[in-house]
Amino acid sequence: MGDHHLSEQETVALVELMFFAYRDFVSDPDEILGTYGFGRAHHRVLHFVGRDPGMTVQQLLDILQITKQSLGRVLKELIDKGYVFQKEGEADRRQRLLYLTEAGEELRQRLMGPQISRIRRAVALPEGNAAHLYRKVLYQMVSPANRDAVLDWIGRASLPGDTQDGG
Amino acid sequence: MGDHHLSEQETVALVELMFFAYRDFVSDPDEILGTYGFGRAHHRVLHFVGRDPGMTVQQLLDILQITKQSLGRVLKELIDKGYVFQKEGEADRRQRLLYLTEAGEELRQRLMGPQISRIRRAVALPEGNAAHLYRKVLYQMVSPANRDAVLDWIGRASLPGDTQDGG
DNA sequence: TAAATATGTCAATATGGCTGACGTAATTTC
DNA sequence: GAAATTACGTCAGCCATATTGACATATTTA
Repeated sequence: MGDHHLSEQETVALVELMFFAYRDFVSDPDEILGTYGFGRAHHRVLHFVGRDPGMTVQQLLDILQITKQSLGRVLKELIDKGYVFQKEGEADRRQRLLYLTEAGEELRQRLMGPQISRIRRAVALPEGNAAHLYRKVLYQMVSPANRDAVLDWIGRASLPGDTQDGG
Repeated sequence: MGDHHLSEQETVALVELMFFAYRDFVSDPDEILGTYGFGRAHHRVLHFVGRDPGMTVQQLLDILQITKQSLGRVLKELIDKGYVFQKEGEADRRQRLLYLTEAGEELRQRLMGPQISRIRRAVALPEGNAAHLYRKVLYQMVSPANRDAVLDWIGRASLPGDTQDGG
């Protein structure tokens, strides 16, 4: 078992690295978004809709964990500017299934580009298995109550060998 | 060299885990802050001032990477409510050195508690060295331009064996 | 003495959250 | 078939946090 307890100092360093890493991680897409008059909220919608085309509004709300009123404006802007469109559900005609337009998919790729590079750079370390460990560690950072949903989203295949509680 | 290129799918999974992990990572302190009428901005100030008592306003701005106007209100509220106080600099009397009151330090500890637990839980994995790799990976996520400042802040001692570009 | 620095503040603006209320269409349940 | 529930949209108001630009004051440095 790996319960070599981290020292206070080491742990605080990790807490702070989480802050610094996230701050810089979102800085590249933020800059691109600015030139479109969009913000982080638009990025998230673009990203998740692009990752699961045809998702319902409710599914998107569950992932973002925001209210429909908050989503409303952002979604409307993305639709008005031609990056997202909606299609009536076939099985359930109350649903407005979400899709990216070509421009939307292009923008999504453009926004993700720097983050992909940053992740690849970050896990390309001399040690073997850094990516695997990083993935497991980040997964453990997710609240237990949310892990099933996250695992479903990410695709269980991408966490090979993991049981539900990540060990 | 460890440039086993990650697949697109694996990398996207890491991008998304970064989002989910950060979202949950800040959720515990957010809840506590709400009961004080504070927000994330207050947390950051409390944390960094507590980590480096006597820091100047400008140093805090450099770390947070926000404008002094943004900091202004938050800092004023923390001072008014008795969590932070200022002291005129001795060497340079223009400076208003920042310190936490006892209540401030208590709140800081309380806010950090859940994050410390979460990190310790996350790095307590069967594999050895998870914490070390996690630290290196998060460090690599920081923009190169900011790494020196982050390293200075974290304390170079807490990244043993690392060269400036992270080993 | 002049210039630069550290800090504070006023005003206006933008973004992205929130709650609460209300409306409509479609589906499900009784 | 009527009633309840669900999926979605929207209006209104509020709050937190960020921004830019301008200006003021005290202090230090050149």
